[in-house]
Amino acid sequence: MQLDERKYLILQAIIDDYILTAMPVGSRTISRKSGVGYSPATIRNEMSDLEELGYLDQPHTSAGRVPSNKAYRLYVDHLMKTVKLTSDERERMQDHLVAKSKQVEGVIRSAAGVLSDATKYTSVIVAPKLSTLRIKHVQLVPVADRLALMVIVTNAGIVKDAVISVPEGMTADELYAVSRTLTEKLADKPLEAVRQAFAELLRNAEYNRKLLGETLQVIEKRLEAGGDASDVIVGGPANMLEYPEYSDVSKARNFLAVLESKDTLRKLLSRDGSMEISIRIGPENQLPALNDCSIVTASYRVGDHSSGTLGIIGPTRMNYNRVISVLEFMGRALSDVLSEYR
Amino acid sequence: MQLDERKYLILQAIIDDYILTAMPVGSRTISRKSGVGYSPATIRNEMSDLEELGYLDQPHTSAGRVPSNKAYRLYVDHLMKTVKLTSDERERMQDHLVAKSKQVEGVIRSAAGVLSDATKYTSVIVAPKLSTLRIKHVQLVPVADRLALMVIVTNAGIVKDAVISVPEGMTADELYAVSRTLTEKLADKPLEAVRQAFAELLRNAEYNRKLLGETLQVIEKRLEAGGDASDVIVGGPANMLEYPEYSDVSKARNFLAVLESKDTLRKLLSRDGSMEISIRIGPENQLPALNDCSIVTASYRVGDHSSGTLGIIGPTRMNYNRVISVLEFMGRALSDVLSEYR
DNA sequence: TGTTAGCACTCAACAGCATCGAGTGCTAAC
DNA sequence: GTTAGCACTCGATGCTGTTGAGTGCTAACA
Repeated sequence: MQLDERKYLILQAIIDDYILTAMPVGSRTISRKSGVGYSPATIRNEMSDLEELGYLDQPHTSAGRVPSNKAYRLYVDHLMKTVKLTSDERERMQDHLVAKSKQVEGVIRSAAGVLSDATKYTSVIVAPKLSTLRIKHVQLVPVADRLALMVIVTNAGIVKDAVISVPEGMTADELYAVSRTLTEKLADKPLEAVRQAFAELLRNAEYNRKLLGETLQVIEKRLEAGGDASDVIVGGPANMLEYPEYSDVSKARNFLAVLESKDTLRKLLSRDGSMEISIRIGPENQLPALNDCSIVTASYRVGDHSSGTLGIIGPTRMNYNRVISVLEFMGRALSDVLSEYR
Repeated sequence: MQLDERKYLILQAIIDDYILTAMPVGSRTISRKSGVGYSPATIRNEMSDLEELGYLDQPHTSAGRVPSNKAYRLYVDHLMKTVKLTSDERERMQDHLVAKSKQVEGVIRSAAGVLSDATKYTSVIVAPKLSTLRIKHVQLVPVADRLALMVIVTNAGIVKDAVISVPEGMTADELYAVSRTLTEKLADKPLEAVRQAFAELLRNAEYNRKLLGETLQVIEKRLEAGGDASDVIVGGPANMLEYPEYSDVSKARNFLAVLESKDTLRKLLSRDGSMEISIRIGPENQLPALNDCSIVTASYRVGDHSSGTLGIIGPTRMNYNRVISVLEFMGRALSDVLSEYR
C-alpha cells in the first residue's frame, strides 16, 4: 500500500493537531478541519490504513490516534510547510543577542537564553571548537607567585582563560615579554598550527623552555578535548516542565539530570560538519532518557569554518517548523556576531 | 501554659520524625520511640496542648500532627543537638573544593556543587563583594582595534573580567604601560580606595585620561552593583524534585523559576555582616513561592572581611543539623581557599 | 494528681461498581 | 468510493462502602 495525496493530507492534519494539543486525535476532529472534505467514517478508514503502515499509534481501542516517530520523520522530511519568522521577532532576537560582551562565553550564554525564550523549549549550545579558531593575541597575566592567567584572544573573541604555573620569581615584565613573543609567533595561526609554531619557539627559546612547554600543553589540551564543562551551555532548562509530557516528576528529574551532564549533551549534539539542520526524533538520539524527545541542531561558523552547534531539545511533538526557523536564524546571527567581530 | 521538659522532648521527637518521613506523626509512633516512656494517650494529651500553643498543626482530625513554622523556629533555636561531620566527609568535601582553578568563579562553582551534593538540597553562593577585596594586579589585554579586556587580580584570585573600549590606535605596548601604572598605583589597595587613587592618577596622568576614566568607571560599577548575573551561582537545582513536597509539577516550576532570577536570589541571601549562621523558616523569607522552604545561610571571608554568602534552600522540614554543619565547614573551607591564596 | 486503658468517633485512602462519552470498526446503503 | 448508522470498547468520572490510622474523652488506676 502506498501513501496517496489524501493520506498525506490526513496525516499532516493529525500531526498538526497533535503538536498543538498533545491529545489523541479523533476522526471527527480531523473531519471538521477546513481543507478536509471527508466524513469521519472516511477519515477512520484512512486512519486505519495509516496505523497499519506504522504512521499512527492508538493508545487504546477507544482513543484517537497519535503520530508515531515514523510519522514525525515523514513530516519533517516531506510534509512540513516552512513558516517565516516575522521581522519583528527577528529584530527582537538579534537585539537580545548582540547587546552583550565580547567574550565568547557571554555571547553563547545570551544566545542560549534567546533560543529558549523564542521556542519555549530547552536550548543547548556548544562553544566553538578551538581548532577552528585563529589566534589574535596571547597574554600572560601574573596572578600569584608562581601562577599566571593565560588569556587567548581569537578571531571569535576572548576564549576562556586558563591558569598555568610559571617558574618562580618571574616578574610581570618578563611575562609580558613572553606574551609578546607568543603573540608574534602565533598571531593569525589557526590553533591547530600551534604545535609547529611552538616547536620552533622552543628551539631558539630566549625565554624559559618550561614555561613555553606548559603554555603549549594548556593550549593543546583545550584544543583536543573540547575543553571544560562551561563550553556546553543550556538555556531554559525548566521550560520542559511546561509540557504535559513532563507532568510526571520522575520523568522531569531524568530530563534535568541529562542536562546536567555536559559530556552527554556534547555527544548528543555532535554532528557532521555540514551546515544543514539535523533532526533526531525520539529513539534516534540513542538515549533512553530522551526517548520521547526530539533534538534539532544547526551549526554556526566562526570565520570560514563550521565551528559549533546550537540545538533545541523538546518533546517529539515539538513545533518543528518554528524551531527550525529560529535555529536557522540564530545560527546565522551567532556566526555573524562571532565572526565579524570588530 | 509553659513548655515543660516533657513537652520539649515530645516536640523534638515529632520534629525529628517528620524531618525523616514527611508524614504526619501519630502518638503511637512517638510512644514507641526510645527515650520516651509514655503511652500514646499521654502523648496525645501533650500533643493537644502543643497544638493549642501553636507548635503543631493537624492536617485533618484523624491524621497525626505536623510541626508548625513556630516549632521549627523553636527547634533550630533551642532543641536541636548539633552533629559533627565525619572526618571522612570533611576530607571528601575539601578535596572536591580545592582541586579547581584559581579563578573566583571556578572556585565558587565547585563549592556550590559540593554543597548540593553533600546536603541533597539546592545550594546558592554569592560571589565575594568586590568592595572587600584588595587589588593585586590590573592588566589590559588588547582584544580588537578599540577594545581591551581588563583583568583584575585580587587577593581572592581572578575576578571576572570586563571588556572596555580604549582610544583608537592604542598599541599593546601602550596598554601594557598603562596596566603597569594602574597596578603600581592600585596594588594592595582595597577596591574601595580605588576612587582616590584614580583621582590622583588622573591629575598627573601620563597616559590618556579617557582610558583611565573609563577603566575607573568599570571598576566602580562592578564595585557597587555587585556585578552581573554570573556572581550568584546555583548548585543542584534539580535536587528539590527529590522531595515529596515538590511532587507537584507546578510547585517545582515555581521553585525553578525563583532559581533563575539571580536578583531575587541575591536579595534572599542578603544578610548582615556577622559570620553566624542565619536561618529563615517558611514565610520568614518573604517570598510566597518559597513559603514552605527554609533558607540557611552562612558567610565566608576573603582576607579579613566578611565577603560573600553561601546558603542552602530546602523544604522547611530540612535536616537543619546537617545543613548547618555542612555550611559551617564549607564557609571555613571557602574562606581558606579564597584567602590563603598562594 | 498524673498516667493509662478503653472506646466511640473522624476522615483520608482505597477498592469496587455503575455511568458517561469520545472514539472506533463494521456493515449496509447511497 | 463515500457515508450513515450502530454496536462495541475503554478511560475518565463519580458514587459507595470499607478499612485503618489516628484522635478526644472518660473512667479507672497507682
